[in-house]
Amino acid sequence: MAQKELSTRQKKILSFIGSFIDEHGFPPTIREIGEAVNIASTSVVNYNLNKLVEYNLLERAPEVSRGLRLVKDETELPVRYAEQSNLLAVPLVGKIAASEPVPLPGEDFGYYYDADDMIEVPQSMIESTHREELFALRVTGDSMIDAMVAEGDIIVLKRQNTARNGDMVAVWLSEHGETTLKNYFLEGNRVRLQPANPTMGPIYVDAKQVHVQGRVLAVLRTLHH
Amino acid sequence: MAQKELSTRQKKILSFIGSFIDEHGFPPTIREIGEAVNIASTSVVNYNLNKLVEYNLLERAPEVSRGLRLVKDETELPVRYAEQSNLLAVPLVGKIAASEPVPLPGEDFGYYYDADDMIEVPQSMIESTHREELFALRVTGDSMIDAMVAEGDIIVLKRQNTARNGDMVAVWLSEHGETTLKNYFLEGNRVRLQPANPTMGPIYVDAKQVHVQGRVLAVLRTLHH
DNA sequence: TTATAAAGCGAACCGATGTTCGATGTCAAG
DNA sequence: CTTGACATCGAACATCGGTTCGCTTTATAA
Repeated sequence: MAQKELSTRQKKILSFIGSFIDEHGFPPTIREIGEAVNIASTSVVNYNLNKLVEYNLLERAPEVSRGLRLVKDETELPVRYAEQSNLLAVPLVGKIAASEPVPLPGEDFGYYYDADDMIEVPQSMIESTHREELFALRVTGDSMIDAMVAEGDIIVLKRQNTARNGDMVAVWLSEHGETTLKNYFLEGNRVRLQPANPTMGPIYVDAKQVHVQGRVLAVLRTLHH
Repeated sequence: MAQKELSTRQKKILSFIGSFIDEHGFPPTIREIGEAVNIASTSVVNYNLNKLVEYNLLERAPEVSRGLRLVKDETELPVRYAEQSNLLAVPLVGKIAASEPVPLPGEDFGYYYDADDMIEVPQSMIESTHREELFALRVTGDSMIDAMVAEGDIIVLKRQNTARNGDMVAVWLSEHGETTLKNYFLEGNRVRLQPANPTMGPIYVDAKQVHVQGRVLAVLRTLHH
């Protein structure tokens, strides 16, 4: 059906229509095309436009001025498409520090936040999760070093109160009055909290005082001059 | 300037133009508008179109059929815009390990890569840099722990051979035959390489054997079940 | 009520624009 | 050379479609 033998003129016409629409917001007339592509007669433009319609590269509305429309090529721009696609806007609800409880998103969770308080995360980084359950925290202080998390890092969490073994979670240790980021392992009635840094040892805490605040999905660190 | 007193007709006109363009790919004529909005005279349509131009909601190309264009409203959708906007696709060109040199992007740098080898980064994370100079590496091994970088992390770099003091850079130490991530400080004719982890001390290396491969812009870590 | 401005109407004008058709040129097959 | 498909040209045609202008209607204030 769609032949590959486009003449130079037809290619020119096609690209001219595209850029004309970009520039003006509406398609060109037959005469405007002719002038741009150096075709003397309107009938020749008309002739070639009909060819392009045959090749399925163009649609025409008969008897209508500027009645042109480029057929969108589904097969084009596979990468570009990916580039433009999904960013998640995750609310940055506060800071996380060893000495304080984890701030959690308020009632208006999932609704509107100031743009300033949102951080953008590529959806590809977050395995499919409902965006409503996501929030982010900025790390303050160096106390999370054992979790391989530095001051200024942003961690993206999913709000949840339970954890599976091996999950990295933000927990509040009620007895210590302390927040920490660790890998979670339930062992009998106590919990082993294992730092991400393999050179450091775990701590063991009574399961009753481990309050999971959320599971860590990602850590983002940006460095500036 | 832009008044808020749009008449019912003007609102109808505006929305009709929008949906007409959506449907046809080109703007309607004055008469088509009149028919759709129930205006008897073309002059009235013309009159209202000019009003809309005054209010800065529309642009017209004089003497041109279908010479209409909706003014894009910058103030709308502040958040949505952010959600949809710019993702950078950065080529993931290889792995970084302490024991090997840094792989650098090949000749076709900036051109085409497989989607599989690209990672997506929100433009907002990368202070404005030319995308052509960016590349990414996956960290293997635990040897970068002193840089607060864990196995599996992805680091985004800007290709450059020099560094400013304080920059976190990927360097190749020719004498040691070793790659490392450190903060760079030139002190006389030697370089102090300071680990990101504040509990660890610096190393000092002859400036001549410090080969900067790139500056670290971001570190991304995703955790999975 | 009257004056004034804004909004609407209808018709005429004329350039803009898609369509049609006969004539010409080109090129490869027969 | 002849033939026929293909591309081009030029011109004529009939609408399409933006513009203009005089007039009427509606709304608001004096």
